[in-house]
Order: sequence, then structure tokens, then C-alpha cells
Amino acid sequence: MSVTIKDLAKETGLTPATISAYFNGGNVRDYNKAKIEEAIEKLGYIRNDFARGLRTHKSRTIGVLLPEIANKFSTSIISETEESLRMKGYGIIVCDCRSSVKREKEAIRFLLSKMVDGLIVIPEDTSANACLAAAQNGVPVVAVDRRTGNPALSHVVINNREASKNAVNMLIERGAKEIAAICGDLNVYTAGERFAGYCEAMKEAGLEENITYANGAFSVQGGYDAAKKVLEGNPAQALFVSNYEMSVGAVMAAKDMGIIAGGDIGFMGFDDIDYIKPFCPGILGVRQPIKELGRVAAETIISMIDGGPARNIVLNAEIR
Amino acid sequence: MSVTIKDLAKETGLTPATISAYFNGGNVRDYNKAKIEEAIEKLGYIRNDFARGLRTHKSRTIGVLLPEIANKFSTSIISETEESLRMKGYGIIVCDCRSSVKREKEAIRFLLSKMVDGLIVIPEDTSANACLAAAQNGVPVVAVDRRTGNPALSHVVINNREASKNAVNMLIERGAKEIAAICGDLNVYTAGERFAGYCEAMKEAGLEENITYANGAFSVQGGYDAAKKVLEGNPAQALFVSNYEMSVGAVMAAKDMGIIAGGDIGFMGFDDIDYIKPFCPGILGVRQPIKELGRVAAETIISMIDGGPARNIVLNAEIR
DNA sequence: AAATAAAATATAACCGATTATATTTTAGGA
DNA sequence: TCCTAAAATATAATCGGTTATATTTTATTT
Repeated sequence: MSVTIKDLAKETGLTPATISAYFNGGNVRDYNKAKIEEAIEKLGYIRNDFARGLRTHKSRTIGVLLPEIANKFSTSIISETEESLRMKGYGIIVCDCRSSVKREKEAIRFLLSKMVDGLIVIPEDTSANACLAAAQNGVPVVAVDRRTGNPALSHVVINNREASKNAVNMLIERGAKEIAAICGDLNVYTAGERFAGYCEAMKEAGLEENITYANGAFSVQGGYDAAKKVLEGNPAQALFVSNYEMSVGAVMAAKDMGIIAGGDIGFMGFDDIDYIKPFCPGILGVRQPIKELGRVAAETIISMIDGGPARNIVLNAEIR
Repeated sequence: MSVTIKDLAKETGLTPATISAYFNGGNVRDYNKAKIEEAIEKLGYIRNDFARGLRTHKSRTIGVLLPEIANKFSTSIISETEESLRMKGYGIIVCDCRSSVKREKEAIRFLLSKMVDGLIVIPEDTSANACLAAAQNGVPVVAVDRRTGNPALSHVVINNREASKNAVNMLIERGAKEIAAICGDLNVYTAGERFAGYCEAMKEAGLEENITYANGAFSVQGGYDAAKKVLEGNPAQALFVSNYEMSVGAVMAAKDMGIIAGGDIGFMGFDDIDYIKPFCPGILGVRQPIKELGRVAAETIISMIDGGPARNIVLNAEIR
């Protein structure tokens, strides 16, 4: 059926070992190289990575595991790691666990059975139990966005707490006292950290009593609903929303209530909310260096595959 | 190093063949099943898909190849196919060719060497030459979003021309005569079809002379720039923008010029532009059934892998 | 030109599963 | 109870590469 290295051997009069040497940088005479290349072209040979991986125990493939593919943050991570990794000859297998710890575990087994050389994960289970299986099989893991308790993993995160604190301070400096936070499920690492930053800022400004929090799903709809709840109750002077989708929803909710975010009330969102800015020029956002996160995660997993130690990298978000 | 089927055999006192039968639905006595399961748990066995794939010539992996991962359309496709395919036990390997035909070709070879069982592609090269290598290796291909000239491929597309024509007609019915189109590079299948639909509507309404087109990159910035160009020149009465990112950019550009899309001028965008709607209640959009596209693509590739024929599926977009 | 070292190629074992075929065990029927 | 068919398990070949080791060829040295 498919063209194998043996067919190349037959075609060229060489043996499989020589063909293999050709592919792997061994010493092959120039005129034999030419013959091999000609045969590859003629027969349309494509190397079977299964046979290769079976022998070498390397797949040159990285598993990427996300709680939800279809959001801005995940997409950017996928895009950036894919680019960085492919330049190094690695492909990515993507899995989405839909924020379920159980599915995360399944997905990791699935990826390990695909013999991935490494794993880049936005961990759902921050105790990182799910990653145990990887460690057991000697597959290095890089956790992105969320810190786990497992020191065997590399971590690439942003300064969530500090950036959020600064962001809220900025709202306070502009005169806001009643600032409500919308962060999503606080058990999620980033939400918890960002909310903690908000609280610290409020406390240090003596606004402890004004701390207000509305919950909601990590989605545009969730942000919309949470903001409505907050704004309908005690009219806040400002909103602090700690992720992209909820930021968009919150701005929409305000507008639907006749309130311009960034104008009538202070607004600090998260990530690249530029799309809305023409309509709400005054809104601010904490900008995560998402592309850099993806790139650094890719570099880190490669470094670990090459035997490097687990790293702990914190990137800084800026406010714009 | 890693735990193999032989280790399970040793642990249970059975042979590899029996263990294999266990995994593949063969007849195994209950008490042996129990022993095997116990051994799997105890030793932490994970099946080596390389060895399996080498023997069976199946990887249970689908290659997904996109011109650009980081846009809304691609993301939705990835998300939906991943979900559908994983339910059937398939994983996806994602590649991004950054709209380059050369990289598309490379990516296909890459995916084929990973022994993918099928390919879901948004084809950059609509002559589908790049997919030849796949066909040659007996790997079925589903083209999504863009039609190619290759009848061996399945196609899952929307009724681009008709939907666009209807959309423009709607603008005309509302009284607009000077309608400008912003579609991106017309050599791209969808852009070309949608522009054709626009032209048909204009012609049939006797507005042939008003046909206006501004080019730009497939991005928010591209839409922004194109809209500025159009609106600064001959003030249009309406805009027809034929993809999501450019729609967002165009609305932003209008707003920056003091023009409310959907209010001051008619506006027909593409895909899910709800985020902006609170600020421009009058905007309309052609809604592609993106999730369905992804799901149908997944179903189609599975059907082809199971020996089914190439399909030709057209889904209808609705205007909202 | 002979001896030796280095380079290129060949031989054959191996990676870890599946599977065709063979063998043993169990079940059912006369 | 014995015989036969069916079920369960075992044996061994195989998938398509890589690689340790052996062999042959080429290059270098004396």
C-alpha cells in the first residue's frame, strides 16, 4: 500500500540503514543522496512517524490541553505555541476538557497514548493530580495561566494579583470608591488571584466595606448577567472585570442600562477590549502578554524535553 | 522504561494476544478481564498508539489545517470538530498555514507523516493540489468553508452567494442605494462568492453603477482601514462587510468618524457581531451556522474514513 | 605498495502493539 | 461418558522504521 523505506532501498539499490542514515544526518555519499532524493520524489515517499516513534520513543508532538478552546485566551495560546513549536519541527495535538477535571484526566491519558513528548496545559485541577500520569511516564509538563502545587511542572503565569491591584488602584486614583468586582468562579486560580488583588487595593485604600462581588460564568453572557446584577443594585462607581469575555458582557450590560462604561462609570476590563473602545473611549484594560505567554510556554516545554529543569516564569501585564 | 503489554502479560500470567483481545473487544474470560484491569491499574499501563498504529494503519487522529488559527471562524471549527471527534475516539492535530500555499503543502506532508486517518481543511489552494498527497495515500479530505475543484474531496460550505445576495437585498429594501462592499481578497473563495452575491443584488436592483468595493486584510484593522477609505470618499448609505473581523473593524471606523452603523448608515456584517449590537442596535449580520459546519465536517470525515463517498453539503446562513 | 584509520554501507535485532494460525479449554449434545 | 463445536488462549509473524554491530570501501600514512 504505502511506500516504505524498503521501497526506497530497492529503488536505489541501497539498504534501509543507509536510507535511515540519510534522514538522520548520517554519512551518505553525495551520489547516493541524489539517488535517494530522486526515489523519494518518484515514489512519493512519506515517512511513517509511527514506526519511527516506536523505535525512538519520540513523537515530536506536544499535547495542548485547555479548559475551553473557544475563547480568546485559549486561541491565542494555541496560535502562538503552534507557530513556535512548528518552527522546531513539533506539531500540537489539541484537547478541550470543557472545564471538567474528569475529562482533563481522560484527555491526559489520551495524549500520553499518542506518545506526546510534552504537555502544555491550562490546568483545571490545580492540585495537578491529573498531570501525575504524565510525570510518571517521564513526560514534562508546562502549566500556563494557572499555578499548581506541583513543583515538577514548569509554570508560565502573569502577575495576576499585583496587576489587578494596580488596576484597581488606578480606578481609585480616578476617584471611584464604590468599585464592584466581576471575576467568575473564584476557585479558578486566575479569578481568585485577581479578586485578591482587587481586595488588597480596596483594603489599603480603606474601602474594605465597599468590596462587592458578582459571580457569573466565564462568558459574555456571564459578564452581562453579573454586571446587570451589580448595576441594578447599589449603583457602583466603577467595575473591575477580570477576564476578556466577561468584560465584553459587562460593557454591553451597562450600555443596555444606559450607562457608558469608562464614561458614566469607571471601567477596568481584561485583555484586548479595543473592539469596544470607540464606543466607550474611557475604558481601561489589563493587558496580558498573551502571545509571549504562548511563546514562552513553547520554549519552556522544548527546554524541558531537552532535559532542562522546571522553570517558574512570571510575566507582567500592563494597563492600557 | 514504559509499561508494555508484555508487562501486563507477565503480571497476569496471560499472553500479549489475550491482552490485545481484551483491548479490542475479543473474547476474554471475566476473571481474566479482572486480572488485566488490576494489572493496568497497578502498573499504570498506557497503550502505545505508535505500535498499534504501525500495525493497524490507523491513528484515530484527524489533521485539521487552517489558514489562520486565531480568528473566530477557525476557533469555532476547531472547538466543534474537536468535541464531535473526541466523542468518537478521535483526536485532532492542528496546523496553521498562515494563508501560505507553500506552508499548506508542508503541513499536509507533516500531517500525513503523523498518519492521520483524515484531513479537515479550510483550503488555501483551492485547486486542491496540496491535497493530492493525501488522496495519493488514501487519506480522505473534507474541505470546509471553501469549495475546491477536486471532486474527490467532500465539501461543507454555506450558500455564500445566495445569502449575501439576500443580505444586500435587505439593505436595498430598506432604502439604501449606495452600498459599498468590503470583502477582503476576492481571490479567496468565500470573499469572491460573497462579493458576487452583492453584485447580483445590485445589478438586479438596477444599481450596477453604484457597485463600490474596498479591499483590505482579513482582520479588524483591515476592516477598519477599508471602511475609512469608503466612508471618507463617496459617503455610502450602507456597508456590506463579508466576514467577522472586518465587520468589527468597519463598525469601529464608522464610529470614529461619528457615524453609527445601523443608524446613520445601513450595515450588514457577517457572523456573530452581537458584542457591538448594544452600541449599534440597527446593525444586521449574516449568521453562518458555524457550529453546524464544524459538526458536519466531523461527521463527514468519519463517514469517509468508514468508506463512505465524498459528500457535498451546503448549509444555509440566516440573517439576523 | 602495504598497513592502518576513517568513512560508508550492510546485517540483523528491536521498538510494542495486532493478528493469522494453532492449540488448549470449556460447553453442549447424543 | 465420549465426541464435537465453540470459546478462550497461545504462538509467532508482522507493521516500518532505527541502531548496534559487522563488513566493505575509501582515504591516509609510512
